Amino acid sequence: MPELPEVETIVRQLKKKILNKTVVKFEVLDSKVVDRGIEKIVPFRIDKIYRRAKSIIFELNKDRFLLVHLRMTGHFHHAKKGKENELKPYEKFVAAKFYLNDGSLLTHNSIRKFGHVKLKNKESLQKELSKLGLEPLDKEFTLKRFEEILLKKKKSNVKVLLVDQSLIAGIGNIYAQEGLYHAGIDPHRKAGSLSQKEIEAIYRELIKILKKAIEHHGTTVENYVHIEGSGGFQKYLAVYGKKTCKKRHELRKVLIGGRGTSYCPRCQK
DNA sequence: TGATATGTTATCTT
DNA sequence: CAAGATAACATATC
Repeated sequence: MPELPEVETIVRQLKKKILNKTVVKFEVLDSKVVDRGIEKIVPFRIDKIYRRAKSIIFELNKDRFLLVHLRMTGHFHHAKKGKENELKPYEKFVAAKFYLNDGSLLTHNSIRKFGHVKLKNKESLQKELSKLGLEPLDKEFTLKRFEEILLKKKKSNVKVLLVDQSLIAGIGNIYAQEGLYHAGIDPHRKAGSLSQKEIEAIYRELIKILKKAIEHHGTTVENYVHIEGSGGFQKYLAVYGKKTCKKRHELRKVLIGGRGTSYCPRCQK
């Protein structure tokens, strides 16, 4: 599922393919997912593309923005002029089509229709983004800030805190589990029970794993594919979707925060 | 056939 | 009353 590294990968590829181009025609095929209003503002130019948490933001000319959230099963696909048949394998759940001025076509697909493409102005965009917590790869996300977040929620489960978008933005079920494994922390632990050393380990391992995942273009499990195909990080997963850890200990799978959570009872205390 | 997967939000519970 | 827990959303896959 697209979490921070996957969304970052998609943003980088979108930049290469459609930045500074103009959308000359826009088709909404599923108005549950995509704002119909976008059809009415064509043509519009895509001036900037960036990521905030798991959202993709297209900055258009004239104080307009597209806010895209893929949720679990959203994709983008792109085909150059005359190569539209390359999009055939993905045509089943197309929610929107972006026709660009160079003749290429960008499609947005949403299998489970959980995601959205919304038209926003600066004010309403700010309002939505202000709900989000710190970016874990930002300078502002210091060890001190991380400690403060944990201290404020002493009674909460550490894994639940890591995936809470209002505290730290961009981490989902996969990277929270992976980070805790590498830090050697049992996901059941309460934030208030963590020692200084353990907090440091989680902080360090989380950042490390997010950066490494970006280098490998994210993790492809189930539905995530980036524009140019699949990610490569699944090779490096330690616990997500696994039966044993790298020391061949049997993993345990439990529900924490309503989500499946795999961990190694021997390596994680 | 039905249980399971997921991110976010709405709604229920403690 | 607020924080915490769970259900809901839609669909494919096993």
